[in-house]
Amino acid sequence: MPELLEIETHRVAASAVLGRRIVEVHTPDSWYLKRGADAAAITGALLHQEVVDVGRHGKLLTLSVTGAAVLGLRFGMTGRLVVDGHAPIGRLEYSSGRFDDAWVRFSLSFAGGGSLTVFDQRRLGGVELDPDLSTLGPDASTLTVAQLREALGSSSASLKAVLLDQHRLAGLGNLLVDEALWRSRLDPTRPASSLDGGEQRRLASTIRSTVAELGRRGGSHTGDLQVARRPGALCPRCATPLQRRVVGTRTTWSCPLEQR
DNA sequence: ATTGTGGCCTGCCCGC
DNA sequence: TGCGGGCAGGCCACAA
Repeated sequence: MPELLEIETHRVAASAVLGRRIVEVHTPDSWYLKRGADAAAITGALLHQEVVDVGRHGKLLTLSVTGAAVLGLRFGMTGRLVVDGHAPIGRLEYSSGRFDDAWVRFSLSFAGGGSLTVFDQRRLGGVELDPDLSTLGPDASTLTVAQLREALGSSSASLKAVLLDQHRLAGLGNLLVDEALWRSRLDPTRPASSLDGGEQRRLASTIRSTVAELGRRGGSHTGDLQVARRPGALCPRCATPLQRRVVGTRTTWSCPLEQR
């Protein structure tokens, strides 16, 4: 699903299971278990253990348990979390508002009641054991100029493709990148290495403020550009017709006049 | 190593 | 109403 903001919402909700002991591990969809993990390995690592930490790294949600195992949860585009029967995010763009039992891909039950369940109709997310966090770039919510400069590097790829690359910068998805570039007045197709020092500072600062503001508004879909993402849309600032292109394999909206 | 492409899955919406 | 095509906020394995 979701981008950093939605996963952060999930992290807060999942914190409710801190300190609880896992009494059942439900893996109805073996396809959902990634990186060589199977039901036996995951059950063996989690059963009878207590949850000691709930964390987020970019779009990855992690549950650490006693016995040192770490469970990594990825939500793809349509995965949603339900904690103790409550969904922190009821519906997503491009995802049904329903929670069909057939879409349960993974679930934990806890001593004394309560559960943590992943619903994912399209099965684009997944669950893994001991995820390698070293492959993820710095988290976009706390991005510094130095980190952005490092992420952009000398890359000839488009600015947008680099910002979407979780190995370079973790947490941004298609909507947040479009919003941040629009607010920064930068063209998504610019080579990543072409930004000068001033543009790098402006972009790093804008990424942080965009994440913070859209977080307060309620999610990645609440951006000013996002609400305009439809045929015939005009730039919310200057009323120029917005441009719709495919950049970095993703549908991209931008203002052809302001974003340079 | 870096960059770009295709594919994975399924449901929804639009136009005919 | 029914159907087909296009679309989707992610990510991985591959090819060049």
